[in-house]
Amino acid sequence: MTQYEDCIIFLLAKAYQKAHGNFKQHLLPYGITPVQHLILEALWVEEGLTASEIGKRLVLDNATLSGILDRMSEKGWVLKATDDTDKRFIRIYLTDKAKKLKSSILAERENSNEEILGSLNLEEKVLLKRLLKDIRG
Amino acid sequence: MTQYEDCIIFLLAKAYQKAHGNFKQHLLPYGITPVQHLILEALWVEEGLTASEIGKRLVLDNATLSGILDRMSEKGWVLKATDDTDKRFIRIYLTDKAKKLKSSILAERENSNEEILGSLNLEEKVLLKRLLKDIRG
DNA sequence: CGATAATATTATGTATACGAAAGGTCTTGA
DNA sequence: TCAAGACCTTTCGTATACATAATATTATCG
Repeated sequence: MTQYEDCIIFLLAKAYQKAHGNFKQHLLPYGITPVQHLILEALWVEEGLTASEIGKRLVLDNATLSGILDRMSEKGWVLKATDDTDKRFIRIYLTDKAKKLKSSILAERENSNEEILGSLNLEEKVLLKRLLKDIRG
Repeated sequence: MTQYEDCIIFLLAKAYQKAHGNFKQHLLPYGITPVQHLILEALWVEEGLTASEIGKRLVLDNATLSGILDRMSEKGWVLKATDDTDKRFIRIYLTDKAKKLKSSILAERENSNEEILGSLNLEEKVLLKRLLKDIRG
């Protein structure tokens, strides 16, 4: 029992660290990171979003997204295309690769989620998710 | 209700993001970050720890700690001193500044924790902490 | 119509994180 | 005692994260 455990920031940081590390390993064979998976997730639902729109949905900074989208474009996950009617916008589209690997990547996420929450029963899982949502506000 | 919320990594990331941002603002006047505060916390309990020992207690990578301790040293929070009997070890000591500001910083942490967990009742707070510890394993 | 405001994106600087490699120091076993 | 291994720290490369500033484009108002 350490004194750090009174600090909710510490507990959240370490739980996130653990979960992130787990999912990262699951995604390693695909050459994609947990955050990059979230961008794919957003685009699987609504293709052609702009960086700003993705940022709003995922609560990610535009400056952060700029770099992430660059790397995803280089690795062949997404395509960037300037909007014809308003050149301020750059719309992001999925490549065939991203579409084909959707089910595999979602399966990995399921596995990872179950490993991370493996020590909790169903009630606890539901409760934890609700409490985390409450914190986020 | 978004689809990302099925993903525990997303929920943990966002809750951590929120908590970290809150505490960061509280610590801004002190010129210190949430992670740096944790290093101080470790040293308030046991001064003269090595980087590795701090890393074990806080679950931080040695490579990460190396840079953090450099910055804390530059800003006058800690002192580095090579161990006399075993030159492999570099022991970390607190400066007067770090000792004097202990109570203020801990008070800020209390305030921040309360703000972060403000929407939860006592039972929920205890429960959340337990669930997060369970996840961390 | 033109100056200004608003919006989208990118660049810069700082701060975590972590894997892998490199360098210094000590211990141990043959 | 000397070489091999173990241990501590740092460096490098990559990936988030975010504040701020700079740039480009469009909208709007007088």
